[in-house]
Amino acid sequence: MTNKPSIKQQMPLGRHLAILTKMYYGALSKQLEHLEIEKHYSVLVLIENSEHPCTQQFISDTLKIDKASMVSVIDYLSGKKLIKRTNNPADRRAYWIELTPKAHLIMPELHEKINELNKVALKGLNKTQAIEFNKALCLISENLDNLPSDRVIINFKKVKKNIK
Amino acid sequence: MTNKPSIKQQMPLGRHLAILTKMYYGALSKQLEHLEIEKHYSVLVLIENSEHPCTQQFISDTLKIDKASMVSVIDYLSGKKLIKRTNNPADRRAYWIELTPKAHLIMPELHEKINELNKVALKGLNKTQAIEFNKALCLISENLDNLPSDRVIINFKKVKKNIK
DNA sequence: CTCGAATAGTTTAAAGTACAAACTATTAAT
DNA sequence: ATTAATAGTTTGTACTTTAAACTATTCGAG
Repeated sequence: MTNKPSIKQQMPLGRHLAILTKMYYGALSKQLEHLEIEKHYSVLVLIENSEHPCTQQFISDTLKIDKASMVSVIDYLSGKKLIKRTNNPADRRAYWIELTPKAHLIMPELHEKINELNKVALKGLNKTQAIEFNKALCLISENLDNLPSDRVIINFKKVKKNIK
Repeated sequence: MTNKPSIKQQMPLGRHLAILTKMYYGALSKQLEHLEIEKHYSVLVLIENSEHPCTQQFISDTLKIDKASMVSVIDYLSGKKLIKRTNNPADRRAYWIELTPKAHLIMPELHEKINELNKVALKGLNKTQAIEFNKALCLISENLDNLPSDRVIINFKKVKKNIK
């Protein structure tokens, strides 16, 4: 057999983030199975927390989901009757995205499930450490925000195998 | 106009991780533009750091890339002459994946670029905080590792738009 | 006022990505 | 010796992201 991991300390930051993201969403989708809202819970949470009506553009900017994809997400959540588009009388190009009564009904359960998962995920960190961790996430987020960046393109297929 | 973000403090953990991952890889792919190894740098780093020869299975397990995708990754990096498969005489089902001399040549540059980016990303955290942050990532990773999880399925398309 | 630029949102097409399932070859286990 | 398990591969399907072109509307400089 090969050696067993525990190389986590040396795991490159980018890959570490990718793995955590994947594991977190995997666990969450299990938790939220019956709600079938998968990773789009963050859209609902954003709308709920926002003091002002949200446009798709705003959600797009905040959650860093590009606006073409945003259309699909909004369509999906609309189809599940969790949000609705209402016209913004002041700007007929834009919609206001609002939670439906049905969404308001399930939000408490949603929060509960998320809190449960976070409790498991952050087990071993005390309150202070958890806050510090969150602050670090915010800080890194800001640091990276203004950096020039490209779309990540892999394109395995262009180079075919040649060594076996 | 809509309100401007800065809701980061309230950003749900999962989405926060997803955003960071995306931003980090975006920035990194810019840094590593000319190397064209995109996000697969972590495979090279893993092989370099590993004391024992790596099999695809081991890389797969460690980096949480499923083994079908692993084949593409290995093919790609092979095609770029950065790694090669060598036969494991003790088990003819398995390969040992090794860095080529070409890869050893570029590794210093790769580390340099990654360190540069990490320095930018972690700006504002002192050494202790950076270490604490990394520990937290490892801890969360372990906490989530043994959790039941599902594949994240979104499937926008099944529910078509009905409210506009 | 008005014409050109910018913006909100949509659609399409192309490419990237993940994963289950079936497959080969080989090794382990009873 | 047969059966189960493992390393790796292939294929097909479905999910996801993005660029680019598009409509409708609003903004803004002259």
